[in-house]
Amino acid sequence: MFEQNQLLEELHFEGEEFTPKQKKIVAAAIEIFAEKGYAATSTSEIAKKAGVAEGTIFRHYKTKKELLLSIVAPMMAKMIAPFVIKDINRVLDKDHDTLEDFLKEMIKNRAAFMEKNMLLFRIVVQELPFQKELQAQFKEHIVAKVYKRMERIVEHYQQNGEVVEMPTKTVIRLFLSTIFGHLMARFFILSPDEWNDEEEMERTVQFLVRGLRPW
Amino acid sequence: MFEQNQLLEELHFEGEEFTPKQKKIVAAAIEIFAEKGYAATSTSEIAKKAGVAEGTIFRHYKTKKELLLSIVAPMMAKMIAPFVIKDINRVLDKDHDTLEDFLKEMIKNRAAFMEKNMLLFRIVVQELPFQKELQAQFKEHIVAKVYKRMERIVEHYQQNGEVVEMPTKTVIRLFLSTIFGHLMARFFILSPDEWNDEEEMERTVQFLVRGLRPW
Amino acid sequence: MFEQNQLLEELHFEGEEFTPKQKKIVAAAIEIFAEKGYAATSTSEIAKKAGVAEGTIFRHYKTKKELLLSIVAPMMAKMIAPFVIKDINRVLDKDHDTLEDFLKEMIKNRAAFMEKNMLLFRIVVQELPFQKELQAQFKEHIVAKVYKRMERIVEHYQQNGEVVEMPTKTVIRLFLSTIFGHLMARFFILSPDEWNDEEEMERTVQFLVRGLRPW
Amino acid sequence: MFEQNQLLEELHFEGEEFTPKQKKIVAAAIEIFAEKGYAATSTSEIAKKAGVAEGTIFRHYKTKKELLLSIVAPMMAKMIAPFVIKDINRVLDKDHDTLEDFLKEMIKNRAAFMEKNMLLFRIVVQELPFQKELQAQFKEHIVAKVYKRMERIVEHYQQNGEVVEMPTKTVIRLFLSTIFGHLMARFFILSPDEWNDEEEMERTVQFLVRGLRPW
DNA sequence: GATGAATGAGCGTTCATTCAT
DNA sequence: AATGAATGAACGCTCATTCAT
Repeated sequence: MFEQNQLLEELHFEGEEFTPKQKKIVAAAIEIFAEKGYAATSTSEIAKKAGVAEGTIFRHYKTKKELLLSIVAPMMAKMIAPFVIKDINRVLDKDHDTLEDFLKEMIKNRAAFMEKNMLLFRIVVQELPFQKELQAQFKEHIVAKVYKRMERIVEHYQQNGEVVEMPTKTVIRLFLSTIFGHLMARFFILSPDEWNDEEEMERTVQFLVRGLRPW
Repeated sequence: MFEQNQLLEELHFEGEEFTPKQKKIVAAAIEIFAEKGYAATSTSEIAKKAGVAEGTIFRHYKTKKELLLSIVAPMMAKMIAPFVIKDINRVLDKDHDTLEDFLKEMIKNRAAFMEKNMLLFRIVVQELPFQKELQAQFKEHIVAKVYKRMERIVEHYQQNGEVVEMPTKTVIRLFLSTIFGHLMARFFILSPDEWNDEEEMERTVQFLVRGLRPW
Repeated sequence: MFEQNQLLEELHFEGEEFTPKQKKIVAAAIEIFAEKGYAATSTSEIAKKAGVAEGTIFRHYKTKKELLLSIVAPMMAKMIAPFVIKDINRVLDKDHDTLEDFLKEMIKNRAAFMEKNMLLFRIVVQELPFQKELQAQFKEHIVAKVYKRMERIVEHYQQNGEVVEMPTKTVIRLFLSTIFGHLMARFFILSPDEWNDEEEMERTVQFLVRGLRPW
Repeated sequence: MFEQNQLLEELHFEGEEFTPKQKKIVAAAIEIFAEKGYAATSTSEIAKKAGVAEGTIFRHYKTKKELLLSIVAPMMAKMIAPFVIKDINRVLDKDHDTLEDFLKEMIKNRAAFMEKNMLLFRIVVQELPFQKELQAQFKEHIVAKVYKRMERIVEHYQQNGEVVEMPTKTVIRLFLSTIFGHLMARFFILSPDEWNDEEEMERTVQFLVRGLRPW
């Protein structure tokens, strides 16, 4: 079974207490939701995989949807962690003088994150089109915050002379779709033998740097 | 209701005959599948929206999944039409001398396609992670064919001197993720007033051309 | 099993069509609701007794409560039929010159009704304290109408000199509680060998006539 | 919340000890049973309203039904208290020479009782049709005892010349249904502004006295 | 071709009850 | 005495599918 301890550490914070059974339920739910999707997953299947009685699920989560959200909501926060950590400005100004350094750091960081959270990431991406609540959360917390940070970063590199003068929104779009494509290819489309991580990262970064360089 | 006539013309070819009821069923199914996903859609809901009896659906499609596949399979073929139409080579060699022209044409073409087929496109993208049959079809028909064509195109522009020497697979990845991002932003993320089509296309194309230009 | 044909004739009117299975469902539901009460009756029990699949119940009635109401609502109308039939005035004025005649006729009539509808009557009485919808219906349709008719009747016999001058409401209360007690004793409390119908009716009527006679 | 102290004093006698939590459980159960009925009340609802853990209920009562019976059984005894108190004979012979006095005393007494125990009374009446155990208790303890006493009382007033010669059972029936109707009207049907207690009692008593007076 | 009644397995959820703490 | 996590049977209800008409 999925390495649940690590997972649970991620989800479990603040005042919440997780009983052992609850941990098993969450771990099982993550696996099955990722594989078959929320709607096609039955609570009895989760219970069986978790090795608990079906009623136990509903002692901890009022509904199946609450179980989904309890898994996905904190995940969404984590997905954008690097954009909201306050250090980012310092990092930005000091360590990553060049856009290239910044991009490399960002891709490495997000790849490391995905390696640890692939299943959760899948669930978020797969359910986003269907769950209105997720979309609301996503818009409010994710889009807003990420956009704000990205805006400052883009402006920084535009003043820097490394990024062409172009609407921030467009730069962010090109930036994110390239990185998203990079991560999808690595984690969901290509097999490891089709992927040399060092080289592909270098190419992705070069593509971005040159594509956005002032014309 | 979705302009079903147009839709059905798209799906209906060769020897198949569609009764009026069947057309209504397909049109209703497309709308609901797109909105709530295949698994969360009930056949009774489709029947009600289509204005037919529940049994009628199963007169035309043995199972609910067959209904899905009957909708999605021809769609997948259409998604890659421009890559398989035999003219493409001619087009490639003659009309679009430059990469820029080619990219513009491609984006315009795919955007026009999506405008007409947004719902169907949504269904394909949303169900691909869950439906093994779709994945098989996708890999066999789409990936293989598109990749083959794209390979030739990329090589053409590499020999041309417009695209950097780099593994074809990588070029295709950068290429597709940028175009995919462009289309998603336009059709699913941004509102019309956030999007100036001419300008954004120009920027997307410039980004690609410069990002892939020999170093 | 309960004589369902007769019952269904009672419940089935106007445009409604009852399938054979539906009739069986209603008949089974009446029996079990009467015996164990609505809340303690499971739909699976009804289905089993009716000899149908559980799903069949929900094809005809959206919810268990709708099944209850479909049984009970028309019953409530019937309970007060003699009070709303327009003939009552004629009957009152012509045939039953004396209070005694009127009371005898009324008791006989309601006893005959209960004989045919004991189970349905039980359900109404048992569920009235719990079902808000029933209470609303009861107040609106039953209480209001019965009270209006009874008022006229009471006034008639007061002008007649057979009933003491006393608030109508009070006369009705004494009148109804005596008749209700009569019917309960006969149908629900005493065994047939404890009950001589002719004699008991005579006594009930005499009690009422003398109790209400002008002081 | 219902004034539980008073209630508990009523229920708590002999060797039984009630912990504070137990008192809260009983008080909560009474309220909810009265409102929604035994079968439609869940133990978790009782626990929540009582502010205790679900398990606590089952520490004091082996089953939900035992909780019901622990509430209802002593209540049934109280309902007939005036009929079993040994003083009744003395009362009968000395204080209440006339039937009128006796009836007034009886009605006042039962009204006072109901004022204090309306919820409990509701539960008894509502559950009697469904709970076999209650019916057994009711028949054995209530009916039997009340009937025995009533018999003597009726005979007393028959010898007295105040009550007509008629089967005791019938007299008791007329007597009880009138009093029951009086109490129901006052406590469950009519609003206080529709009810003048002094006057209504006078009318009820007069009705009984005259209705039962020798013909 | 179309219907809609009928099915029974399975759904998400609640239930009364148990038991280790 | 009190807790509350855990149970698994049962609940009301929905599901995709069948079939006689």
